[in-house]
Parts: sequence; structure tokens; C-alpha cells
Amino acid sequence: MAEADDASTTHAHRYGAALANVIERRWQDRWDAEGAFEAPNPTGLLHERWDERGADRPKLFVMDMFPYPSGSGLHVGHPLGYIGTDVFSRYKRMTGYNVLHTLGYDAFGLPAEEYARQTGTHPRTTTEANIANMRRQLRALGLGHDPRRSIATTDPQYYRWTQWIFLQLFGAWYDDEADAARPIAELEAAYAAGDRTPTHPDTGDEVAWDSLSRVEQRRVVDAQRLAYLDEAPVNWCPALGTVLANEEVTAEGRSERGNHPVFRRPLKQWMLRITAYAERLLADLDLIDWTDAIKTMQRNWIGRSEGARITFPVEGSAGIEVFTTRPDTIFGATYMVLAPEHPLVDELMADAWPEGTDDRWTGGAATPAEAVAAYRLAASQKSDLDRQAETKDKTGVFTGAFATVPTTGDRIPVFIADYVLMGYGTGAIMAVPGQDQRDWDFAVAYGLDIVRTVQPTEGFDGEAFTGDGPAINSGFLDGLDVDDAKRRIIDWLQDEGHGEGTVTYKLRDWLFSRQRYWGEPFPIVYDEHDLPIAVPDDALPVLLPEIDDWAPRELAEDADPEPPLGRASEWVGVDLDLGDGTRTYRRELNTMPQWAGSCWYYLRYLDPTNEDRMVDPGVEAYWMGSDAHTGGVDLYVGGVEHAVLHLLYARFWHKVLFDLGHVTTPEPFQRLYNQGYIQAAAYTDERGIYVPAEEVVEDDGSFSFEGKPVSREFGKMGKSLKNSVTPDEMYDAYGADTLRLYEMSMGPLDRDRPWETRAIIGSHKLLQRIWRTVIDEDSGEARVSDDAADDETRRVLHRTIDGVRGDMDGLRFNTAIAKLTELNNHLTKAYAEAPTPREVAEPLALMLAPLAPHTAEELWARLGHDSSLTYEAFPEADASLLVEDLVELPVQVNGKVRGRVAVAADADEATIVAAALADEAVARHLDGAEPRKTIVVPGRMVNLVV
RNA sequence: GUCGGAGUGGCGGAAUUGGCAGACGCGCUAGAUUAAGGAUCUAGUGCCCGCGAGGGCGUGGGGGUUCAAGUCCCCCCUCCGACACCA
Repeated sequence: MAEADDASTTHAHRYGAALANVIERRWQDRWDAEGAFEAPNPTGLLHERWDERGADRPKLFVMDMFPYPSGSGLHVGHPLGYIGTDVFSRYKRMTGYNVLHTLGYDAFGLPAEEYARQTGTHPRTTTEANIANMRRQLRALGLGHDPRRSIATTDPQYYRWTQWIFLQLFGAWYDDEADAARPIAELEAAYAAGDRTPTHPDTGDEVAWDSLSRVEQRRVVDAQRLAYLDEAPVNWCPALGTVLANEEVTAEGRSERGNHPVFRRPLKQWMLRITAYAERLLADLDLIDWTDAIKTMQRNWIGRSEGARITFPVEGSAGIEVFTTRPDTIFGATYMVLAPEHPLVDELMADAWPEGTDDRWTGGAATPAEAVAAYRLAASQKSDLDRQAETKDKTGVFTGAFATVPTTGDRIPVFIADYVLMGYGTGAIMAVPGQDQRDWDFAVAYGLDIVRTVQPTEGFDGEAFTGDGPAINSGFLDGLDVDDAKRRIIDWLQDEGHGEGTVTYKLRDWLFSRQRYWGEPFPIVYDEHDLPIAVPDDALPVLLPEIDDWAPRELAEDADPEPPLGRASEWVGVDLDLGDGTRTYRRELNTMPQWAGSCWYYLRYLDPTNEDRMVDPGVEAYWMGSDAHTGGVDLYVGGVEHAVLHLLYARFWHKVLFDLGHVTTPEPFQRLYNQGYIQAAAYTDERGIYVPAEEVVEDDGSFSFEGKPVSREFGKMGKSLKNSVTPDEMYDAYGADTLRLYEMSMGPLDRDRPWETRAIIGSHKLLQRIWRTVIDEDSGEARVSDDAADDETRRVLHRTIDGVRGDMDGLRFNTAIAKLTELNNHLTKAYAEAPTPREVAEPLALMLAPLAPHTAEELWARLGHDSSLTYEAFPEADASLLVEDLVELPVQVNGKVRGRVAVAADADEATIVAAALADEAVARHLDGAEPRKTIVVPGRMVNLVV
């Protein structure tokens, strides 16, 4: 395509792809050579040029969600956000900020490993090659990054500190009284001093600290760490050979990556105690400048509900504890349900069916034990998809046991049913069919009593009633509305010792181990008692051993996980001296999940080469500090797909580091901005198979591929839809500046937008026309004069400056480009024959610089400047030129525009009305009538009402 | 089902606070230039009626508030996204 650009045969210096490519390479090399985008730190390493670029400037920390170095390289959808942050950063540099902007690589984890597995290469090899390719593609875009600060999470000098942070979590516990994490040593000291009384790890009884053995003491303490080992039901994916976090499992019960089946089973795993932070993660959303959409998603994920815990006595057991948000409905509880896997089931199950047990309750089994076993088996074999489809069909079996309603003394049957989940609340409910639809459905299916305890509103003809109304059939609660009844019953339960008001969260602790090779090894070893011990800081990093046989093996469903690190036979055992002589320890063989490295990379950008600390405190305080807000990264741009996982995990780690004094702000990201996605047309043939989008031909609204009709849809750009367009193609055809300009002009940054290759020409043409405004196409020399611009041009210029500044600050790059286009269109007309005045040409080049930096630099240089415009001041509008002395006002008659009049901008109302009445078209529409009312909005419009 | 977000010309979009709807661009039409081509230049382009002057309609649909509504209020429809038996 580039060779078709032979415009140069007529104009040797016309702007086109060939010229753009030359210019772009030249400026990229020069920026590198000059370290143009290196942001100085106030102290420590990376301090050089502080006086020049840092000292007198406010700081600005701009960040993108860093990419996985995927094997297929970039398509034009990927860099949308990167271009946006680059435009903003360049603009801010020109308005006097010390801007930190760089980009690292999130290179550990399943995607990299799966890619390596497919290509049969070691993940380190493929990862490094992919990073190199991505760097090349991104460099060609002219992104103004500080290359010294780019990190990869797979660098040992990076993951050394990921491991160090894990040890901070391992070495800390959550002090509920202080509402903060504290070093675990302080907990041990409190036990030793008798300030706190431990409970025995096996019996749960309060005991004296000194009466516990050293191993028992360790177990007491270990159970309270923010990073702890737990035997918990996990998502086991045999095909991937690893366990997965809840978030990595789809609603269909399959792995998000690879779509393999996932099974629930108990395994001993590392967990991070994010639940301790639930309340703060929720409350501190109020401190930060994120969209309501993302905040809502985080709130829903944390899932706070207020209610009560109530214990229902059961003969021969401690009773069943339930959580309910509607304690006021307790008088309507007609049965109870435990989750099938609830530990209490076996304990309270009856030996035989009680006299007169309803046939529907037994599941056809001879004894409760048989019924429970059969139901559990069936439940475990059901996929989550089946469960979903059966949402309405409630199933369960009776345990043969009865519980007592504390308020009435009534005996009610206890069931197990899979509509009650072990993982939420206490895994047990009191069922109130009158006020809960699920309970209603179950009660109808099993012939259980339904008692309304809230008077439904007049005309209510549904089943369970969940609205507000006076309590009925509820003894001492009768007549109270829901809120009052809740308060009253909670007081009663507390007074009588049956329960208490409480808060429950959906948020679960974070399952943090994976049976994978390509991840951060845990800095943990085990002693002869199988107790976990931290590897000392000075022995970090624990290097990922180089092994050839790293690939996970596909395993049978009932097999135990086999961490690949177990195959590094030289590595699994290690000799350490932890203060009591050198002994041999066994290493932790799991690795950390994908998310670990991305939880804190913004901190390492600040001080990437520091070998003594994660980040120098002075450097951290400078870049993360803020006078106006709670501090943190000033602008963080990325996709919504990280609304919960990454952003919640990162906030959690940050708060731990904050509690332990390693960072100075309670939140990591002050302002979050979600960029939209670039979508593209994709085409399917009659079999529904995707065909290559670039080979589809359009004919008058219908589409065909190889002569056969295909149907069109829009979707995310990518390999699977066969609709990728690569930046490299665009560089060749138009140059990087055109691509940048086009992506920024397509619409607001936060909206999805369809890619249309044929529309990119408009952006190319804009650069070509701006070039022609400043440069003579035949000689390549600037075609500018030092004569003053005419008044009109000067006004247009200053209005443009004013508008563009506002748009840049508000990330409205699309309208900034429109305003620059208008300015240039004006200049094309006003100075078609004469050279462009320098007083307009120079601001035009400077305003173009953030958007199309290579072209702008070249114009700037040809206008006679020796140095890069990176730190040149962005033009400022002269306020006196923004007000017009003569304005044209539309005149409405009864709200419809009927004419316009030109009046002095400061004309008074009477003058304006007189001018309006004098207008011929207005007079015609008034038809001799006297306006009943006149509205004059100064500088805006006139409305005459008849 | 619940919670979010969005619906404006053929297309992408603009309209900062209720004040000229459609900026800017793509596409399209006509003309200029060219041997030809267009990634060149100029002009036009919301829809309908009209030769024209001009008029009517118009921001998903219906109602309302207002001198004035894309913008505010009520009801409804459609699309996208997230969560989904959360007690």
C-alpha cells in the first residue's frame, strides 16, 4: 500500500506513509538517545535531572493496566488505553508536571504457560520473545515511557519483592480492636505476657499460653496469619492440573482458561485473609475517584449484609446456628435447611425415620443416613450448570432430626438441600416460606407449613411476600414494621442468649496457591512438624528452579495435585540455618497465582532498581502522595474486566502494606478510568464458521466471502473472530501518528467503538493538511511568515487553545481533535495563498504534539527549533480574545427559531428585544401581535412568546 | 431475576449549567485538477413537501414540568455489561 503513495512525484515533501515512517523512526531514536521521558525521583536512585525536570514541578503518576506478553502480538485494539495515557502524559508534561509513565509486563501465569505448552518451548523463552515483540510494536507507536522503570513480573529482582510482600502477610495478623494488621510477633508477645488468652488449637478451650507445647503455640498463631494454610473445598481442575480461584471458574463450572471441567474437593492450600479487610475495602471506596459502575461491582462482590445469627437448639447437639437478614420473620420458620456438606449433618442425623415421616422427605431411602449419602452423591455429580437450570426445582432430604424455634418452642424438621450453600453465612438457614420465595418453593414441593408473619400489601397476589408491612402471627412483634421488628427481635435474642445482630459478607478468603510451574515460588519451607516457616529476607529471592519437565500433567479427577516444582529434585530440600543450626527443610512446591505480581507493580515502577527495599520511603511518599486526595496513582487506565479481581486484590495488598507502615496511602489508585474496547465486524458463513474479515467484500449493504453470502456481527477484535487488524499494517499504510490520531478521534475513551479501517483515512488527511499549513510541499521548508495573524484567525486560535486544554484535562481527546481540525480548516481558507503566520503555526504544532508527537516534533524542528518540544510549554489562551464584541443571537418566536440578529455582546435587554422585533422574518411570524413575554438569555438567545 | 450502563443522520460521534440538535470525521453527490487513478482541491449532504422563497417533522416509544427538554420527572421498549439459589 505504501508504494501507491506516489504523491511525492508531484510534491516531493507531501505528508504520506513513507514520509511518516522516516520521521517517526528518527524521533523515536532521538527520544531514546536523549532520555526524553525519564522522570526523576526526588531522592535515591534515578535522581539525575531532578533540578531540571522535578524540583519545581508537581508530580503526576499515570499508569496503564500492564499487558500479558501474549504470543500473538498486538492488534489495534490493545493500545487504545496506552495511547490515551500517552496523550494525557505528554500534555501534562507540557503544562509543567513531572510525569511518571511507564509500562511493564505481567508475564507469569496460566496464559504464558499454556502458550509455551502449545509451542513446546520453555515459558521463559516464549515469554522473553513475546515481551521483545511487544516492546517493538509499542515503541513504534511513539509511547513516551520511561524505559528504565519497565519491569516484568518474572524478573527475579521483581518477584523477590513479591515474595517479600507474601512474607509480610505471613508475618502479620489482623487485630480487630485496632482494625489493622499488626506484626505476628506482637501477637505472640501479647500471649506470652498474658494480655491475651489463646484457645487450644484442638479443643477450642481457653488455655494458658505456657501450657501449650511449642508446636501447639505455632498452630495457635499460624491460624491467625493473613497468609495461612487451610484445608478447604477448592476448585480442582484436573485437566489443567491445578486448583483455581472462584473467580477463575465460569458459571458453567468450567475453567475460564481452556474451558475444562472443575470439581469441588477439599485440599490443603494457602489462603490470604482478605475477609479481614471486607469492611475497609467497602468503606474506602468513598475515598477514591472511580466510576459508580466499578464501585458497585466491588460492593456486590464484597456483598455485605446485615442480619442476625440465631442458634436453634437441637437435642443432643450444640444446636444449629443460622444467619438471616430477616430475624423478624422467625415466627414463620417452619423447617431448617443445612448445606449438604455441613459438618453438623452427620452428628444430628437420626438413626431411623421418625414415625409418620412424609414419603417425599425420605428420597425413597430406608434410613436418613442412606438418604443423606445418596443426596450428597447426586449433588456432587451435578454440574453447576444443572444446578442453575434447576433453580426453581428445589430438592432435598430430611435428616430425621428436629430443631426448636427459640421464640415458640415449636419443633421443626431439619433438611439438607443444595439450595443452601456451605460457603455463605453459616451454611444453614431457618426456612421461612411465607417471606422467602426459595423456601416457599421448597415448602410447596415437600408439603411443609407456610406461615405469613408480615401482612402483605392490599391486592398482593404473589407467593412469598418480601415487602414491608406490619408483623402478624409473631407474638410480641405483632404490629411492628420490618425494621422495628428486626431491632426488637435482635434485642430479645441477645437478652435470651439465642443470638446476636451481625454482618456477613459474600467475599471469601483468597485461595492463593497453584500447582503450576510458571509462577512465583513461595518463600516458605516446612520443618519436621510440617509447620510452615518463612525463608529469611536475606535468602530472597527463592529462585524458580530451571527444569525441563515443567509442563503440568493432565490428571484423573480423583488424583492428588502434582506441583511441577516437585520434579526439581535438587531443589525441594534446602539446608538453612534459622538460628538453631543448619538443618534440612522441605520447600513449598506450589506457586503463586497470576494475580500476585500485578498486585503491587505500581510500587516497583517508582524505584525499580532498589536492591535494599521494595521502594524507597521518600520516593514512595513523593509519587503516591497527594494534597488533594487520599493519594495513590493519579490516573489508572484499564479495562472493566479487572473491575473486581485485580483491583480488589491490589487494594487488599496495599492496605496490608499500609497497616504495616510500608506505604503512606490507604488506597493505591486515586482515579480509575475504564477505557472502552475496540470492536470489529466479524463474519460467519452459512455453517456459522468465522471467515477472515479482511477478505469479505461489501456490495451495497450485503457481505460475501469467496462469492458466498456471509452474515455480519460485531465483537471484540481477536484471533477467534478472525477480525484482527495489526498496528504493523497501519504503520505501513499510514504511519503511527495516523493510527494514534484515529484511535483517539473515534469517540470518548471510555466507550466501545467499532474499528473501521476505511475511516482511518480521515485522520491521515488531517495530518497531511496540517503539514501543508506549515510546510511547503515542494521545498519541505516552513511556509510561515512573521507577520501578525488577522484578528479573526487570532480569535479562532485562542478559542481553540482554550477548548483543547479543557478537552485534554478531561480526557476528551476526540473533541480536542475536532477543534484542531476546525482551526486548521480555518487556516486553510484564510491563508490559502499567503504563508501561515508563525504566531498560529507554532501553537498548532504544540497542540498537536500530545496526539501526533512525531509529526509535531518534525514541524517544530522545521519551524527552526533545535530541541524536542517534550517540555515546551503548552499554548495558553489570551482571555481577552475569548470574548466577542459582536454576537449573533437566534430569535425564537414561541420557542422556534425564526431569525437571527447581530448585537453588541454587552447590549442590554431592551436593545436586544428591539433588534429582534426589527427582524423581518420575526416580524412576519409575530404577524402584528405584541409579545406577551420576552426571555433574553445574554449571549445565548431571545424568545418572544405571543 | 437483581444491579449497573447506553439508545441522537447511512456510519463513528458533538452539544461543560435546561437555551441555535447534528461540531468534527467516514461515506455519499456534484464540480475542478489529472493521461489515468486518488490518500488532491472546492462545494453540498438529518428526513419529508416545494422549482424556489419557504414550510412541516425530528435525539428508542408514551406522558409530564417549562417561555424553552437530547438534557429534568413518571411509565414503557430495546441493546450491552456484571452478578446470579448469598438466606
